[in-house]
Amino acid sequence: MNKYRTHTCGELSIKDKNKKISLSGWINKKRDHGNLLFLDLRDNYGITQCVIDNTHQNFKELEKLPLESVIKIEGKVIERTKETLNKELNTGEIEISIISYEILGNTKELPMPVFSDQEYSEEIRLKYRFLDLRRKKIHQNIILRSKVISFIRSEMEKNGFLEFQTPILTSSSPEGARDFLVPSRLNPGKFYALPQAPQQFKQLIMVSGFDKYFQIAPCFRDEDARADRSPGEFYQLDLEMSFVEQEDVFEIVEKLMTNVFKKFSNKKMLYDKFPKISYSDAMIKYGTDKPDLRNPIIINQFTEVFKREDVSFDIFKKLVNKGSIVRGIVAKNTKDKPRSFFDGIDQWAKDQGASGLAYFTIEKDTELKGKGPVGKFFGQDSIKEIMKISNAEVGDSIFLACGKKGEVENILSMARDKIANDLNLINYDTFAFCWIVDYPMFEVDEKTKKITFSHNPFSMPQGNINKIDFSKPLEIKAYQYDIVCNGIELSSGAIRNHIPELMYKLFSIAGYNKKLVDEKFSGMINALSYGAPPHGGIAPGIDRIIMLLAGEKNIREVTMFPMNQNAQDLMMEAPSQITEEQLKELNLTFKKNK
RNA sequence: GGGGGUGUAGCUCAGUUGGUUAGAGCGAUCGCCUGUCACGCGAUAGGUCGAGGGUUCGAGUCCCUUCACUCCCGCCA
Repeated sequence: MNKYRTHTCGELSIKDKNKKISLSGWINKKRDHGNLLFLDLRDNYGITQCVIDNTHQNFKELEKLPLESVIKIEGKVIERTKETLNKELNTGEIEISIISYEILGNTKELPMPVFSDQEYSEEIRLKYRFLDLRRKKIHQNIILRSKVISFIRSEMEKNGFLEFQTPILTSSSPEGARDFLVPSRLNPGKFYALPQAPQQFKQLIMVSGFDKYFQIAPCFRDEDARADRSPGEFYQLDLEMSFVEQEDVFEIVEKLMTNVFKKFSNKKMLYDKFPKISYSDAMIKYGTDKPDLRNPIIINQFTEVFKREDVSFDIFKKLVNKGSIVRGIVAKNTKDKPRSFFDGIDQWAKDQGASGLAYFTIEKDTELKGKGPVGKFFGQDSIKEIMKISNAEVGDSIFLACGKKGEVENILSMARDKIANDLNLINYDTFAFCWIVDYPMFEVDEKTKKITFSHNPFSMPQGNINKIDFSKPLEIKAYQYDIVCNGIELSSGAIRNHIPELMYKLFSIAGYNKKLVDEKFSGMINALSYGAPPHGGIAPGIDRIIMLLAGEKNIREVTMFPMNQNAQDLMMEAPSQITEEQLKELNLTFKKNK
């Protein structure tokens, strides 16, 4: 028999009545009646109430034990009387009459309570993460994470994928995010990089003939954190398949996502079949390539309206003459909203750094007219035109943004969320997945005005390879795709370019000559020259999937040992200083700051 | 790198227009209490009001600087 326990704290029931048992766990809570003490013992599996009274020789000692002490209890399972049942606990029909106890682990005074639904500062939670993780909600989140990953593994294996590990110490690559670098002791002056993703390796696995690969892969990117972005490291379900087209990848991943979300959440899936939206459509209709499709609002194009004679809104007209565009969204049935609602949204837009949102409400007495600050600038026919474009009706309001394409897309994509939220249009009990497809191969860097890869340099351009017009690189689309759920980008992937000549050509457009490509992507380009299969894949973000399933807004709530915003581990005190000796071994010296 | 928010007891927070000795709940310590499950009751201890400087007769409160945590932009798929 196990020395510490015969049962866990979550499993005893009325069936075990009168059994002599032992439990081990933490003292979750005590209720001390002076001559009668209730003690809730907690472990990973649940809570069991234990009871002792002053006729017992150990009563005084147990009364004094601080919460979160680890103890072993030996006792007898007693059926609770009808009045004293606790329906909230699985073990609420019974309690343990304590016969003896043993202290297994003492505790100092707690820096934060474990038994409490209060929220604590991140600083204290991260420093004492082992205490924080004992708390119910986050404990359950981490268990959920384990179960989801385990389920994904078995689904992938069922689908014939093989799991492989890829190197953690690899080479730095010029594309993408900033690398974490590791100095090489044996190669002075040279550095490894931690992989931003196993991108090249998974393609090499395909070239090596393994056909279907997956991995729950750690990815390292030295970029600043966000609520949904860990600083430093995160996990992807990295997968790659040979001899496939885009649709084959979609089929596998769509099925997987559906199975995962149906199994681990009660929320409804808005679509059985994920809609496919082209990148350019997404930018026009939603102003972003990660639209929240739970939100019914769609952006409309109104630029032409501002060229009409019966529109006298001069500020916008002048801007349109100079090449600005006008787009807008409809807020349904808002004619009775107070002025503060509209001004609030305009002010909100200004707070976001936009020049504001013009708005008016469509009214009708004898004829159509616009009510609100800019309403008077629109003649009846122009309002009809606006209603035709946007399907707006009398009683609806129009919010308009004017400016450069990027600015307008940006503010309206945010306004879509803001207004839908204010008007309560979003059903939070649903998951709305979609595919964003047909990404452009290249884009122009706003700052440098140079042409760069818009996504992943290894993607396959669309169309007949022999007929691609390389003189118009911005028109080349790629077999590149993202999965978006509820406005969160879950993953991106692509059919890869497995043809070296084409790769050189595309890289040359982005300013890499052949020599540079050979140098920076030697592993890849070399491998593609020895019989590479057509292949493609994708890499859904594990952390974000868990966030959606757990309904958490912050990635730290689904990460066991996260770092803070400054990429520090407050518990382990990483990063830390190293010794002169270590530096010397690595052939490194510090540059003194002034 | 830039912008916003927060910082008061071990924890969560209140603290009015600048005005006497900075409060509450939880936790801790001590006492009372035999059916609680956020048990109840009483008492005690516990404070560099993040730090530094300034204005003022007087600063938790106003100003400046700075630090920490956090959210956002940049960055990042």
